[in-house]
Amino acid sequence: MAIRLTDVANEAGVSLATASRVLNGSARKPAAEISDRVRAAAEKLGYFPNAQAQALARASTKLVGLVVRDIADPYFSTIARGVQRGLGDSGTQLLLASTDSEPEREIEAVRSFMSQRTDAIILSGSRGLSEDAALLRLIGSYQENGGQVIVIGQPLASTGGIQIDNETTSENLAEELIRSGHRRFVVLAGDENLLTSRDRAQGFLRKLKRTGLSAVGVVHGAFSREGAYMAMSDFLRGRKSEEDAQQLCVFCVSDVMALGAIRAIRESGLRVPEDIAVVGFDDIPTLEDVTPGISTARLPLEEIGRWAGEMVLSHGEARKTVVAGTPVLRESTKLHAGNQ
Amino acid sequence: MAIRLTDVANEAGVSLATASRVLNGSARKPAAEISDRVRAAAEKLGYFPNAQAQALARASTKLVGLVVRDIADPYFSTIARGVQRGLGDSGTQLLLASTDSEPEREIEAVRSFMSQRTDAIILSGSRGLSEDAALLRLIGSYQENGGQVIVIGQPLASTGGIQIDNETTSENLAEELIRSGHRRFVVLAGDENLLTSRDRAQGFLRKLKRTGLSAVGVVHGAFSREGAYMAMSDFLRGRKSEEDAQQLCVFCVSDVMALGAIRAIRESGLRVPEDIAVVGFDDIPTLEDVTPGISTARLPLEEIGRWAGEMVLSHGEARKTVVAGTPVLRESTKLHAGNQ
DNA sequence: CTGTTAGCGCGTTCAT
DNA sequence: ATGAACGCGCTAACAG
Repeated sequence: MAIRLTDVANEAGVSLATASRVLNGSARKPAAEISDRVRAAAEKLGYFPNAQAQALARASTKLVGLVVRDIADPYFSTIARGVQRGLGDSGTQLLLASTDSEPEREIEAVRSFMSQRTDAIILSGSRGLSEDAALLRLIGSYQENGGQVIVIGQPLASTGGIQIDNETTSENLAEELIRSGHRRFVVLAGDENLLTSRDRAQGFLRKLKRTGLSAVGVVHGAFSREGAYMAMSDFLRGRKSEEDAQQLCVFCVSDVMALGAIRAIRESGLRVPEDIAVVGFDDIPTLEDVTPGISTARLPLEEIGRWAGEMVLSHGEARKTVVAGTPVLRESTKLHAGNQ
Repeated sequence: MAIRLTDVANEAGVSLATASRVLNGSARKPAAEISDRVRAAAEKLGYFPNAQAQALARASTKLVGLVVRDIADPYFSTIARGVQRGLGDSGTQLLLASTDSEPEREIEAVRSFMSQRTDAIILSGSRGLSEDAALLRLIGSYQENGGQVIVIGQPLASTGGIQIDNETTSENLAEELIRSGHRRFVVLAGDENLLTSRDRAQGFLRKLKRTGLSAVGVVHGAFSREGAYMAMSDFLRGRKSEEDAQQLCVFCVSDVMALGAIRAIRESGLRVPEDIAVVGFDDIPTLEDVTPGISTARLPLEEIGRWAGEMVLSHGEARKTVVAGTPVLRESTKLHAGNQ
């Protein structure tokens, strides 16, 4: 149906091979006059190389697979943008898959990318505590066949990637908060089976302990806005209504969770930060538009994505990188006058 | 390098054809005993069908291309999620391209999708006033070769899609605002070369005129957060500082722009809505976390994406659909006591 | 420098 | 019901 290279060759009165050489990058270029004729024919006929056929013949697809939990989550969409920027105009196309936090869907995505023979697979969702053996095996065989695996967040056996030092970052964040005067902390720890959740909560709690403090409460739940909303609501309901002359500071292991927590706090008639202070983690772009400004640990999300994209392009030379977040205190953790 | 179907066939002691029949959907199934043996061999060897080879042999890729302006923009990421939901577990993979609002990059994206022989292309960025002839020609030839084109927003010559009735929606929004007591409007009209921008602004202005009102100002700029920020800043600077006993209401042709405008307003020391009211358009999820709640015209963004995905699956039977937005007034347009 | 030809991995008629 | 053989569109050796 579509125009084939053969058609172009015929139209230009040259052989298939010659047409191939001029239209797609080859070592030495054919004669200028011939080249022009071929290009003209291609243009006239509206020729488009069949990427599938090229991939089959070249054994390389110029395809990269990105798996996220939810593309509508600012954390992931920002990373996705970074990846695209990193890929730049290399001609590499991005295949996107979302898992909705279901491990089976992540496996399915990887499986699908393997079928597509993507040159690389970027895993941006958090790794679980007990990593699925099936996933590991899959990734292993992908790598054996020359596939590149880049993991964002935690290091995964024998893969390159951008590691985020969640623990240290959380410790630093806790330190800043304590320095600013906070003493009574609650931790919305998210899903305890996700490394990201766990590391962030642990780092924070460790710092508290080392400072001689201990959390007023640690609440687990889903690693999402809704999860935090519910966890926070439950926590507030369970509180004795009289207590607290002193301001509470709620550390949420992600900004998205902080947003959910804030909603719960407000619905219960309390104010942020006057009644309860809130801190998040990530510094997603959304925070720019939220009032009060939410304190957080800033991660260069777009850059992280960009680095991942660049790693893909630098084929093989993919190194591991470690990034830490920077505490950024804004209004949401301002100490209320009269408190503390 | 990777395991081929041939390898599986050998391992199972059957022919290539038989292996193909059992592993990939064929009309009649081979004997059960044979099938099991083949499946076992495939499992043992870790076989993955080569999607490229399949595509070449079948002349169908199970690939869909989605082009957005910016995947980190909540408007687009929400639609993207919808598309993925719409595609469901059909096995269709999503190819993502971002244009950064540059028409040439949109063409490049379409060109690339055509090379990939995607079964369909979904265009979600706004169409321009004078549509690029090159794009139209490209799309035409894509369709001739059996490609499906789905446009979200405006109808585009001979393509299916989800049309958004921006004009009527804006009229209704204006009506609600007027009914609620607003009289003095400013329109941040965005890019006058984008149909979305233009239609929304025009619909709004038309309603004003019909009601005997006229806009205090119409300011153009980029159809983005930054564009709105700058436009609003300029407008505020240009105002005579004494005027305005009466509250102003700024209509932004998108929520993202509304967010930029609000920032500009606040930076100039004014409050929303006490000093200036603000309305947006789209009802992006971000609004849930913004204070004060921003009035807007609600569009079922995720559904729109989902419909697009479903249209792709229903091959050919793709119809045109028209959706209108629903005005939702929240705090950002609350009339300030003493005003009006 | 150009043309011929043999695969790339798989789906699918066509015989058997 | 199963197997042999051809073709999908293109690249890359090899010949000329």
